[in-house]
Amino acid sequence: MARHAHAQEDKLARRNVILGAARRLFAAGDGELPSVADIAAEAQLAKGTLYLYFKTREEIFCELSVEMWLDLLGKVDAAFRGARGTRAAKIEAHLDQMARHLGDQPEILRLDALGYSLRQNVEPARRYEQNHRFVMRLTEVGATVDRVLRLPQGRGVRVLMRSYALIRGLWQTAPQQTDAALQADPDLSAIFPDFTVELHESLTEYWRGAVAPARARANTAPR
Amino acid sequence: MARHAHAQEDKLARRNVILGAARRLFAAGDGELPSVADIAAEAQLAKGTLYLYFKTREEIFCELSVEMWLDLLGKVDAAFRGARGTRAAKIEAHLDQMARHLGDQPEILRLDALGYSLRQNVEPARRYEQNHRFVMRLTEVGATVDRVLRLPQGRGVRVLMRSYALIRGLWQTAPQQTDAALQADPDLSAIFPDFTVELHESLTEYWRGAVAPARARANTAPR
Amino acid sequence: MARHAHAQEDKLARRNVILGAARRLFAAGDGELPSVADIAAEAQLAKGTLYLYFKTREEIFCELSVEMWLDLLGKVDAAFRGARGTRAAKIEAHLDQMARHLGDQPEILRLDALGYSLRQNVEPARRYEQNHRFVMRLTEVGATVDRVLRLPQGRGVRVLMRSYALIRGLWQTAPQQTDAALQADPDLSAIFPDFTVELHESLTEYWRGAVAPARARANTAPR
Amino acid sequence: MARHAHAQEDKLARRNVILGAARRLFAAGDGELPSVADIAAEAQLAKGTLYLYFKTREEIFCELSVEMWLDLLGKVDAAFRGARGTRAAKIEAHLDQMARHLGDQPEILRLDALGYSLRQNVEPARRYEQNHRFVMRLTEVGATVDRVLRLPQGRGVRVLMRSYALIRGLWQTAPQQTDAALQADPDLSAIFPDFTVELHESLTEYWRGAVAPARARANTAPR
DNA sequence: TATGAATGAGTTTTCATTCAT
DNA sequence: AATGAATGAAAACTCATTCAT
Repeated sequence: MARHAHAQEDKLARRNVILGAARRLFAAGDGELPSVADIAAEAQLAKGTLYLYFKTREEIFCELSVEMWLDLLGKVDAAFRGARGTRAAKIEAHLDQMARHLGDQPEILRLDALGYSLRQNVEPARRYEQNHRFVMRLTEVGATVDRVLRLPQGRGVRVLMRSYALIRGLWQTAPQQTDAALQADPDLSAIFPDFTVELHESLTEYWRGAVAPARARANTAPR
Repeated sequence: MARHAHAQEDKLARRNVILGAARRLFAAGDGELPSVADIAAEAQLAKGTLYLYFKTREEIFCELSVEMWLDLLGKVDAAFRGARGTRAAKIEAHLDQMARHLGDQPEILRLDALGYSLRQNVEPARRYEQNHRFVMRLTEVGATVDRVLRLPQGRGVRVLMRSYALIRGLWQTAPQQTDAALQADPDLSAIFPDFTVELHESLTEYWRGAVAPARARANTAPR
Repeated sequence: MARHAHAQEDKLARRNVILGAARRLFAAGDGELPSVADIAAEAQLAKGTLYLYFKTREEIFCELSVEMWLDLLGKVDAAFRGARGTRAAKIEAHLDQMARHLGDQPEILRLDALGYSLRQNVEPARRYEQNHRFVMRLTEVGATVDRVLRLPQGRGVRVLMRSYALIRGLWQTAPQQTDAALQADPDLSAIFPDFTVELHESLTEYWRGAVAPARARANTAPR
Repeated sequence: MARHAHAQEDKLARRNVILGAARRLFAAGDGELPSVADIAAEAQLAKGTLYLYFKTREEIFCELSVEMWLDLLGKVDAAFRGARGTRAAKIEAHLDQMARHLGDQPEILRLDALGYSLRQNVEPARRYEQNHRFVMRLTEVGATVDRVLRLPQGRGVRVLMRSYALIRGLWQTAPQQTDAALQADPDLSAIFPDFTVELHESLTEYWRGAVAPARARANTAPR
């Protein structure tokens, strides 16, 4: 890349360099947002340069969060499109896909868990824009779900959103790796053995309740 | 209350004065943890005094959080014990009870949403103790659920925990009051109209999937 | 103006564009030096371009300050040249002229009041050059004063310089517009009612002491 | 002094420790305000402690400035009270006293010259209070002047204020020690040879114009 | 026990200036 | 000559916590 990014395309590339650096540091870190100084060093840019591309440190991470969720949505969309078999099988396939993705990139949820403090210090207009992008994509994927599972129009997007709420909540309920004491508590382990397992079971239960098995419908819509 | 709390009972009272002050300030505030100076002023105590009762500021709020969740659990327990009618009716009754409680005291979820940053700076032993208290009570209420709904033993506590994860996640997914722009977004409103409505629907779906209607069983258990 | 100022004349014009922009912004501002970015925008030039014409931001404003003082000196010179009547009447006429000029363009004194911080960050040679230009012109006007008021040679320039010192000091002593509280203080108002009034009275007193009325002299120097 | 200043008296002492440290550093420095860290070190206190006594760094120096001017006013008051001889002799005596004081403590004027930037970042109420203290004292000393010089009531305070304005302005007009180039300019030296000399001459001229020699009055006061 | 004075670590952000284009 | 992207120094202030009284 040129030393000075004058072209629009170079600017985008530089922006991504920053996001990549932020992501690597966060993934490697202890759950706090990396300092701007660290991000700049990792990106091999001056601190001031970061502020040409993002208004605040938090804006970087909000953007990162959105992009990671969009990635996940992409996987979900693909999973549904490629799914075969019964309705339950399709759901199952997508859950597998999603669980794998989250297992590979747990920073999505770790970042997500910063929640409130992450959104602080991002100007409302930007927050709106980011949220809107997510909602739009979610709506698209919801339409895919509707089509693939033959759900009433608009059902998929609601179910997806609630699924993500559940995922988010489960992650925060799970004893974190940094909590040796909690993880060792047998009373807790008894009811929350492992995040991935819990994720799968919870989502299965939720989808079961949200989307009745197709054959039930078949029964009521004979001929 | 005496100027110096020597008796065990006075100490407890003073501790509650602090928790009450912290709660009032948080409920009235903008989502940030109130400062120690503010809590001390509200409690009409000196800053140093707070540290005789709590090791860190966060410890105050973690304790507050646990107590608020325990309150909620108490309500849930009572709701199930007092519920009559079909299994679905009992679940419904408990959901109503819970939604009302959360509507009255939204600070439970607002505080909960601070999540990670809240748990920072509380010594592990204390965190463990607080979590354990919650898990123990959750297990008790889970047993009530098992009994009232005639579920297999140990089922109730899992369902409850997942319900709470869903609640937690939904709250964080909901556009916050402080986000005028988000609340005004029609694309978002279309899929997330209102927290209370969303809460009710989501939990209904989840419980439907997690706990098959009793009559289905009734069918298989003929008399 | 051409896009690229190659001709000496174009360069000078562009330099003046910059000074004009700086002046407008300062006059409209709150007393701080406008940022380079703002000046560039106001001048419709790129930031870097400013640095082709001035070494530092402060250099712009020092230059501006000198030019504004030179303007004032021009007015003073003209006032003396055009003055008629007694010595006192001539002095009075020049004071009126000056007070009017300062009333119209208070930014001279507002800028002047930045004083020390303004001179920081201007290289000594440049500072010298600017100051020298002022001193030379002051000497010229002093000569006019000598001639018009029939003062001993070299007297006028001293009196003028001291007058300017007094003006400068009075401005800084006056409660500024931004100081609502000070302006409302009756104890202060009693002794410093209004800058223009104060300016006029103070200078009158000073000139009276510095330049004895001509008739007194006339008396002692009979023909 | 005790480690913790609980008593009112100790607090005042600590406040003075801070002011003293600030003054020493400023007097020794190059004209910039010393950093808070430096002041704290000089005062052998922690940075935070300074903020228990002053709201901002600038507040420290504004306070210092006022106190130094009050000191000067005290000297002036004493000079007039102790002056003997003709009116002119009394004025002369006070000018000597003042010039000596300013020569000993040039930091009064160096600090004063920061002017605008000094007042920035001090809350209006505080600025008002400081200014008011100065005005009140000035009024007192003005009364002394009235009495000693037998001036019409209220004349002294005006003359004093204008004198200070002149002093202030002269200092800023004088080539500073840090300006080697300016000091070496023969054209400037010709008209501004030395601050102390200039100060004395200018003030003499001003007082001559502001306060007519007593014998003039004697003439009009019949025998 | 209660108090409140003292502590000091910790970090984003701005913006004048430089320099590659 | 003009541009505007890149640079990086610089420092006041807060506030949770401690500790002398």
